Amino acid sequence: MIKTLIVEDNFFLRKALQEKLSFFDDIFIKDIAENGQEAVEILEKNHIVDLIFMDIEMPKMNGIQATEIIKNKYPQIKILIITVFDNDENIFNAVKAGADGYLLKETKADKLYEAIHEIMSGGATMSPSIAQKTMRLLRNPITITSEKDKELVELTPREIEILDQLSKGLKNQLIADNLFLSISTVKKHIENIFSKLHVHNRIEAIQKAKSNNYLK
Amino acid sequence: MIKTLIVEDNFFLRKALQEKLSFFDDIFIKDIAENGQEAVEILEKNHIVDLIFMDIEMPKMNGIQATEIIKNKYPQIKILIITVFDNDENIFNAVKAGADGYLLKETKADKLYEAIHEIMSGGATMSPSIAQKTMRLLRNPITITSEKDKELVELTPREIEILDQLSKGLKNQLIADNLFLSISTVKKHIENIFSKLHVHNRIEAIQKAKSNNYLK
DNA sequence: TAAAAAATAAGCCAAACGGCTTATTTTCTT
DNA sequence: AAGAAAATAAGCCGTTTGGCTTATTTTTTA
Repeated sequence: MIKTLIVEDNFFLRKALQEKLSFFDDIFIKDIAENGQEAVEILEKNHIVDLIFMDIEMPKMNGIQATEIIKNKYPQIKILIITVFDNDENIFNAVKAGADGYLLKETKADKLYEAIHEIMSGGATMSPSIAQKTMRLLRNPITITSEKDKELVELTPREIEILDQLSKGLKNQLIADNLFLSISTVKKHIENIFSKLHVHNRIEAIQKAKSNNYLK
Repeated sequence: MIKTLIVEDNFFLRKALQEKLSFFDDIFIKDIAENGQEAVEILEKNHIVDLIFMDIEMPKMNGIQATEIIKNKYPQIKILIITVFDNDENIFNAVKAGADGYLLKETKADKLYEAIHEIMSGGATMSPSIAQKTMRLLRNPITITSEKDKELVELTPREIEILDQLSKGLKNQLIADNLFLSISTVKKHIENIFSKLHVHNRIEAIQKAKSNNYLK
């Protein structure tokens, strides 16, 4: 029987998680906290807990701070982040704080169940999109740019793909070959990228893309 | 239909992987390479491949070197590492090289299938034990000093100065202005730099210069 | 299902780049 | 002081890039 604790401020999301877990009779929801502060207090009274489901954005104390405190005091307790936020900063901080897993809220019950058991047997689990970002973070020495000086630019997935190719030093013809496009299309995409990033050549585009984490 | 390439030197493991994949009729094994070198050669002839299953330890060219080369030339091709080695250095280097996933050989067919589709839709997948190590690597900024094959090239101070300007995205005229040179001279320096670094454009020069610590 | 956004593609043109050759001057290094 | 290495510079030429216009098709979203 795995004794768990849910830390989530939103009523409906809390219910949804309880619902998902109710299918599995080896998982016992021991207690519920509505924020990090409360979770810490609950553990202070009784810390016989195997696993904590932790939200990130919460009043009073957020999930990352809570994870840090709890992992410091009770390192044996596993913490699984369950959140809607998949930005680099949260992922990085959660991992730093010692989280054992990072799932998105949309995760289906069966995946959640798998994740729980994998974590309990010493592994870690991440939603694929999180894994992808984690790997990217490991690839490049963190440059978590403060959210402020990030010009909010919307690059489409295709544009990011083009940018990725461009960043390898490939020329338009090769990019076109790789992606089965005409040179015209590649040029158009690049032009749009430049325009969105307010730059005028490839090197500047790469720089800006990196600082905004569009690129690996 | 997902077109794949298997890169694995061991006959039995190759058969085992083919066997696993045979259950899924949307996965087509286009070709098989017995080492990294062979894989690169196959792609040179025809790079219409969506996903590569890559072993790590192989003769001639290992999977990490191959991943690096392939990802640089065909960034759109996904690479899934499948190996028995789960040591930090391999994981770190594979991620560095641009791998999209990292599974252990023991992975069951259904998990493998899931991983393939997750990767093809832009995510990443890792076996739980790999994920756990990846997170730990991200947590502890230990820089695995994988002394890469740094070709020691001699760049003169002036060349490094030019390279530095070039890396900011400045064009020749501006570099000339900044350093009180004629465009001809700047061009000549850049030409010499390219020749020394064995590259053919600015972006490649920057990459190589960075990896050899000529640039920050 | 209509409207909006994204992806595709072609053509034009000037500017910039990359690869050569050749040559003079400066600065190190024996 | 002589020779080597580095820095300077110009010109040529074909390729590539960057910027604009216009237009059709596909996909997404309201």
